Amino acid sequence: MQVKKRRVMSPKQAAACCRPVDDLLDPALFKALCDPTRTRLLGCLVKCGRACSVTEVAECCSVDFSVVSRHLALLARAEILVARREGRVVRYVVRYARLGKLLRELADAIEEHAPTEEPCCAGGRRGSC
Amino acid sequence: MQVKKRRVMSPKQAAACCRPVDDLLDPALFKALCDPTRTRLLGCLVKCGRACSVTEVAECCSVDFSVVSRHLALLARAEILVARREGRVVRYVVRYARLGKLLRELADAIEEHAPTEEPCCAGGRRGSC
DNA sequence: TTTTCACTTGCATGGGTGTGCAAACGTTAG
DNA sequence: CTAACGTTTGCACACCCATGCAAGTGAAAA
Repeated sequence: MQVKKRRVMSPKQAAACCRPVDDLLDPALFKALCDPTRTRLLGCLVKCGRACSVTEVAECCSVDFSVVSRHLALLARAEILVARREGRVVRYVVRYARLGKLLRELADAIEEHAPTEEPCCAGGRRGSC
Repeated sequence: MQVKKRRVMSPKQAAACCRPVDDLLDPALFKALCDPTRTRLLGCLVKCGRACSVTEVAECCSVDFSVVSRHLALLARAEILVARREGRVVRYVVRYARLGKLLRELADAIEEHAPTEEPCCAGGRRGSC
């Protein structure tokens, strides 16, 4: 059985390689998800499974309309939601595929670097471990 | 072929059900990941694949030692890293399995709610859509 | 056109937090 | 013991941002 090669390196060396992890570990995405009000609104939208107006979503939370509007706009800017105008109503929908893909790819990328041996320093040279 | 039943509901109704999504959509986790410096440090640790001292990790970034120390402690508190003392050196390791599991479960939970038909309102009653 | 409705934006406020410096802490070496 | 090392913590500063209110925008109804 072919075992994947894995270089043992310092954090500084690691910083300069393996782009995929860095690209997926995007602080901008997490910044959009780090606020409790925002995750609550997003949770409602996710579970709702359809396009919802700002007014509808605002019923989930005890904050001001304007706050909900701002949060939804921010989530849309982060490409987590999409906004669609229908007359004077704006409906937001979750980008299920995109969000799922991003999170899954990140999970994969992280686990890909997990050490195979339990003791993380097995077989390493003194200098690098 | 058996198709999974999916309720069509308002965001407010959605807020009161489907716990798994809410539990996984935890703002505390994302709060730990929303800072650029922190994601950079985490990225280095992830790619490094072994336990690293604070000093080592600090070489990845142009910020002060104390800042790195604080960031790593915060990531450990968020259960993204684990700290281990070795003499006067403190080494941090990524909790690969936990992090991967969390992200993958979240991805699953989100995609589970994605509407199956492309138009999200197909077949819905007027009041709920 | 005027009014109403759904939403967005400007403004001010308060709280949280990332940062650097310096001091303190705990551990090991001399 | 003292000294050196690696790390943490206290403090001060600056900046960002979530919030609420009020005013503004744009579209549909009257």
